[in-house]
Amino acid sequence: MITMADVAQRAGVSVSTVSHVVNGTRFVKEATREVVQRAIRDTGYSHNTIARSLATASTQTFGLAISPVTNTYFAQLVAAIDAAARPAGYTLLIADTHDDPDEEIRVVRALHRRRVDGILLAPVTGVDGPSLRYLMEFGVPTVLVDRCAGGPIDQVGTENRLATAKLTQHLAELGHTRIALVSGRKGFATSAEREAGYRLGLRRAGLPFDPDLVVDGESSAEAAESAVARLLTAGGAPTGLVVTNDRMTIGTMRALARLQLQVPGDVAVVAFDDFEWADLFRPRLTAIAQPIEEIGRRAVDMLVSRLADPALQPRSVRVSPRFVHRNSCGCE
Amino acid sequence: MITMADVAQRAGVSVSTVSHVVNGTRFVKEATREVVQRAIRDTGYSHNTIARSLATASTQTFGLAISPVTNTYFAQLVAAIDAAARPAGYTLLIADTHDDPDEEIRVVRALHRRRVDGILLAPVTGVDGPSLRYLMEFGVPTVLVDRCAGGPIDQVGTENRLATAKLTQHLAELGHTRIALVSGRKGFATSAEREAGYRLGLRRAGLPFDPDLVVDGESSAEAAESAVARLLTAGGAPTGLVVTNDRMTIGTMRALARLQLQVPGDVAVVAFDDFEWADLFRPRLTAIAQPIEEIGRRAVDMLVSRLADPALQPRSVRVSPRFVHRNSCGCE
DNA sequence: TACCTGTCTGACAACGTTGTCCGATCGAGG
DNA sequence: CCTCGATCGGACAACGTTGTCAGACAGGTA
Repeated sequence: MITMADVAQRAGVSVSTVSHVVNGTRFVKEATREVVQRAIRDTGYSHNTIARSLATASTQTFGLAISPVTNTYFAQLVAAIDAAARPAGYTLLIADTHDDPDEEIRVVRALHRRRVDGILLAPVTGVDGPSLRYLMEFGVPTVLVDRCAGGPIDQVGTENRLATAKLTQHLAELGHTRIALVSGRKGFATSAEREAGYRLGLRRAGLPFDPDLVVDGESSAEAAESAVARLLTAGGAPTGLVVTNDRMTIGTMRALARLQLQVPGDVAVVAFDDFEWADLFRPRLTAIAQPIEEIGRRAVDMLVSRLADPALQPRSVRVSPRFVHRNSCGCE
Repeated sequence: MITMADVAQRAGVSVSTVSHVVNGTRFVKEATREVVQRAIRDTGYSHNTIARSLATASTQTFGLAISPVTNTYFAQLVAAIDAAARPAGYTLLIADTHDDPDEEIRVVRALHRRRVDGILLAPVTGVDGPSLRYLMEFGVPTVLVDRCAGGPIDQVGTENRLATAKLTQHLAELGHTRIALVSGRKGFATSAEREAGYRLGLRRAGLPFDPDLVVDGESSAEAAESAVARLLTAGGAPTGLVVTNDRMTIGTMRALARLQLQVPGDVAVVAFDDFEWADLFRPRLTAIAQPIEEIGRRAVDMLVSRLADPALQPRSVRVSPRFVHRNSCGCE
C-alpha cells in the first residue's frame, strides 16, 4: 500500500508537506503543491483514514443505532439522517439494535469501540436502561431520535400525543363511538405517548375509555394481525381502528382481509405513519405522516452542535407531523 | 480516554500483557489474567479499534456499496448481508450509491480510504466502468451482488433469464397473446437478463416479439407509472404485463388504479420481486421471489474465502429464485 | 553448583498519519 | 554588508495498539 512517505519521496519533499497539501492545513507554495499533487496521482495514493483518525482522535463518523429492518419508517429515517450527515462531513455507521435491549447495549459498545464521534440512537429502553447509562457515563455525545426517553439528553421526535388524538377525534366526528386502539410495544416512549393521545381524543370527543378496546400490537405486523383478528371476532367489536405504526397497519390489513371485512364499510381505519404504498391500498389510507427529513436534519444538527459545544444544555425538540386525509376513515 | 497503559499500570503489568488478555493471543497465568480483567472493569476501559486497525492493517469491516433507498429489495439484501457478515466477525459500512455512476466511484473511493477489508458492490456500471476498474487496479477484494457485470470478478446474483421466461410463459399459457414487458434501467445487468428472459418466454410460447410492447420503466416507480399509463391508453394495448422489479410494480399498480383498470380482468400482472405487502394487494401478486438470504450468505462467504486465499479463481454464482403463484395472473 | 527446560511477562519497534517546533532561504531596509 | 521579517519546508514526537524478541524465574536433573 502506498503511503505518504512514498508520495513524499517521489515528490522530493517531506511527509509533512504532503500531509499539508492533502489537508490544506497550511500554505504550500504553488510549485511544490503541484509537484505533490502529481506525485499523488502518479502513485495512486489513497489517504489512510485509520491513521488519520488515530492521530486526530476523530473519525468523522456518527454511529446510528436503530432497527431499520423491523421498521420501514426507521429505514426512511436512516436515509434522512444519512442525507443530513453527509454534507456536514460525517459518515454513518449503521448498527441494527433489532429493537432488543441486549443487542442495543452491544451495538452501543461496538460503536464506542470504533470511536464514532457521536451516536444517534432510537432507544429500546429508557433513560435508566443500560445503553443510555453507558453513553452518559462515558460522555459519548448522543442524540435520541424518534423515541424520546426523557432525561438530560438531546432528543428529537414527533409530537405523538396530539397527532393520535386528532386521529381518534376524526373517527369520533364521523360518528364512531366504539373506537379501538392498536397499541405499540410496551416500553417504547412512542407507544405511551400515542396511547395518551388516544385517550385525549376520546375525552375530547366525550367518549368513554374502554380498556377492552385497547389491544397490544407489540409494534409488529404479526402481533397486530392476531390481536386485531381477536378483537374483531369478539363481542362488541369496534367500528373504528386507530393503528399506531406502519408495521401494525400491515398486520391489521391482513387480519381484515382474512376476516373479509370491508374498509371503511365494516370498519374504518386510521393510522400512524404514512408509507409509500399507503395510497395503493383500497381504500387509500388516512394517516399521520411523520416529517422524516426534518427529524433527520434536526438530529444531525443537534449532534454537530453538541460536538462544537459539549457544555450546551440538553435540548428536546418535537416536530409536528402532517395529517394525510384519504378514504380509509370513511370520508369520500 | 482510558488506554491500555492505564489498565496496565492499575493492574501492575505491561501493556503487552493487557493486550494479550484482551485478545487471548497468548497464554496468561490465571491470576494475572484476573487482575487485568478486574482492572479493565474498574477503569471502564473500552478497546480502541482504530489503533488496533492501524497495527494489524485490518479493520474487520466490509464496505457495502448499494442503493437501498431506491430499491426495497436492496434494503432487504442489506439486512441479509449484515446478518451473514456479523457471525463471520465483520461489521458492514453501508454506502449509498444512489444508483449513480459518479456517486458510485465516490463511495468506492471513500470505502477504500477507510480501509475496509473488502467490498460488496451492486454496480451501476459494467466491468469497464470506473468503479470496477479502480477496485481491480488497487486489488481491493470485491464481490459483486445482484448485478453480475461479468469479467474476472467474484459475483453472485439471481438467475434472471429463466425466471422471467417462466413469468412470460405463464401468461401465455393462460391465453394471453399480447404480453408487454416493463423493463428496467438500461445498463443494469439485471435489466438485460430479464429482457432476454422475456424474449425467451415469448419464443417458447410461439409468440412474436413486438418492440412496441417493451416499455422502459427505468427501474423506478415514477417512470414505470407513466410508461404503463402510456402503454395502456395507446392502441393495441396488451392484456398481460411482466414487470421486472418491485419499484416498477408499484408504479404499474398506480397507473392501473389511475386508469381504473381491474387486475386480472382488464390486465393480468406478474412481476419480479416478491415483497412484504405483495399479498395485500387485491388481487394478490404473482411474483418471482429472489432468495435474498442465500444471496447475502453466498456473497459474504465468497468475500471471506477470497480474503483467505487471494489467488482463488474468480467465481460467478447464480441462485435460483422461487415462483410464487397467487392471483394477479388470473389464476384461481 | 551448574545447567537446562519450561513458563510466564516485559520492552520496544512498528503501523501511517498530524501538528508543533525549528531551521533554511530570500528579499528588503538600514 | 548585516540584520530582520516573512515565507516555506523538514524533523520528530505523538496517537494506542500488536507482535516479536528476549529476559526472568522456578523447578528439575546431573
